[in-house]
Amino acid sequence: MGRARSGRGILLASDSLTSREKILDAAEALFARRGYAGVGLREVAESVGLVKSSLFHHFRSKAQLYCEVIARVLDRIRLGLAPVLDSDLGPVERLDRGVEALIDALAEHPPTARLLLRSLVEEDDFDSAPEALRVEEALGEILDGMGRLLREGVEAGVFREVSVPHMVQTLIGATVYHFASGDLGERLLGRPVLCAEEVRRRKRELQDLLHSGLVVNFPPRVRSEA
Amino acid sequence: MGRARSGRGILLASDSLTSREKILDAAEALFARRGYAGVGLREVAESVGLVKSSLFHHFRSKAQLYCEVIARVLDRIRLGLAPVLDSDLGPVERLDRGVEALIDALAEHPPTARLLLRSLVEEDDFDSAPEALRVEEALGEILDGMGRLLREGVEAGVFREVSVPHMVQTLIGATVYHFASGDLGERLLGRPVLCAEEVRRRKRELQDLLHSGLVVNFPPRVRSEA
DNA sequence: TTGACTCCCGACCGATCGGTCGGATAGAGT
DNA sequence: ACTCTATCCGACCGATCGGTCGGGAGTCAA
Repeated sequence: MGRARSGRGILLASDSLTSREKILDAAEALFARRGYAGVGLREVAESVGLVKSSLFHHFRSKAQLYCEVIARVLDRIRLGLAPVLDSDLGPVERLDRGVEALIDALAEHPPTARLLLRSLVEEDDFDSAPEALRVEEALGEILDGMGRLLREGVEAGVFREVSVPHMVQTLIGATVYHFASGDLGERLLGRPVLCAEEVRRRKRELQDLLHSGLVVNFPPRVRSEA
Repeated sequence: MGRARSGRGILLASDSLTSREKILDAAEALFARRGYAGVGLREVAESVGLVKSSLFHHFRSKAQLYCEVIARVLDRIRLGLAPVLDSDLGPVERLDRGVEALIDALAEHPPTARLLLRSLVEEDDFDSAPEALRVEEALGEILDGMGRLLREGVEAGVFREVSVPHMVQTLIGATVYHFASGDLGERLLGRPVLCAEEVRRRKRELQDLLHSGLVVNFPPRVRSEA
């Protein structure tokens, strides 16, 4: 494998990552900011010090690149969520740690939530690509895990008798949308939604809402006035 | 004013609307589906029986067309929300009717929620256009109204001591995201998110969540088992 | 030294993008 | 009859789109 850097390689970023990984990182940030149609391959290539045609040595098409970016993001979330959802803790504990794991996964890299929200709303026909299978698989596992947790809690009488699908939707909206809201969120909160303190705050606010709004007879947490 | 229809006017849709309104309607649906960058003016024009260059007699640029579409959507929501938020009902009642009005506005036209969600996440520099002022104004009024309602409820001791901005974010996520979720939402619910029954269901689920999760000591509503 | 392989570049392709311009047509006002 | 204005079309512009192709430079194994 020849790490080329042929003559005039500018290479301002870290050299430790492979070109493929650097392309995926750059594409993730750009797709998150301007969406699939709003990003040109030329921009992706040049932001990692390549030219457009070089991308096609790593990805067959723009659609495949996009699918791989989405799959990678979903995998990160699934990996953070799975150990919590598969644990043998009680429903309330699992819910709390699930919220924490999901928010951590979304807040870890700034583009994550925005990219995810865009992909949920995008309705192009990427399904034809074989890479879309990884996306479907990861997404299905995440949704199933959340649904299972809620269903078990309801059946155990620990959670109110909510509509599980609607509660899943609410959870997605309260997490993915929130961390994707960018300027609007910052305008509301008074500071960036991704700053450490507001991330912590989001966890607590959402957990409190679920404790009183989903868990039956949950002992209210004593709030030290901030 | 010459209602042209010059010679080969195909004109399959209703003739009662002006060209300008038909263009706005078509652009709203298309922008909602594929986003700003994903829609070409040619497609917009031809979906109302015109050619691309004719659009520029009604709108100076694509950016202006987009801004007017967004402004129109936000105005519809503001119009539905204002009478409720400005009424002199109690916080709980206003919250319930506000949720209903917001969801009605989002469910009235299918593209609404998706377009709105996209615009919240889009970060292009439309701010330079003068039409963006209408957008800012309507958005500000909506957000202020929601924030005011929550703040009054908290100060009156009727609502829990939540973070008002975070609760606003949660409300947006629980409504706008939900009705924008399209295929994913349909996959979770088992039927379209915009069908009448699921719209009603969404209102009830969200109101129930807020009653037990936001309102202090709210008498639980007796649920007839469905 | 040679051949095979990896990685990358630059030139190029047809198509489409947002936008401009000049002219054709129709209706309203006088 | 005349002009004025609104509306629309078709031809055209430079730029950019995703994607292809041929070849050059580096590395490794034989």
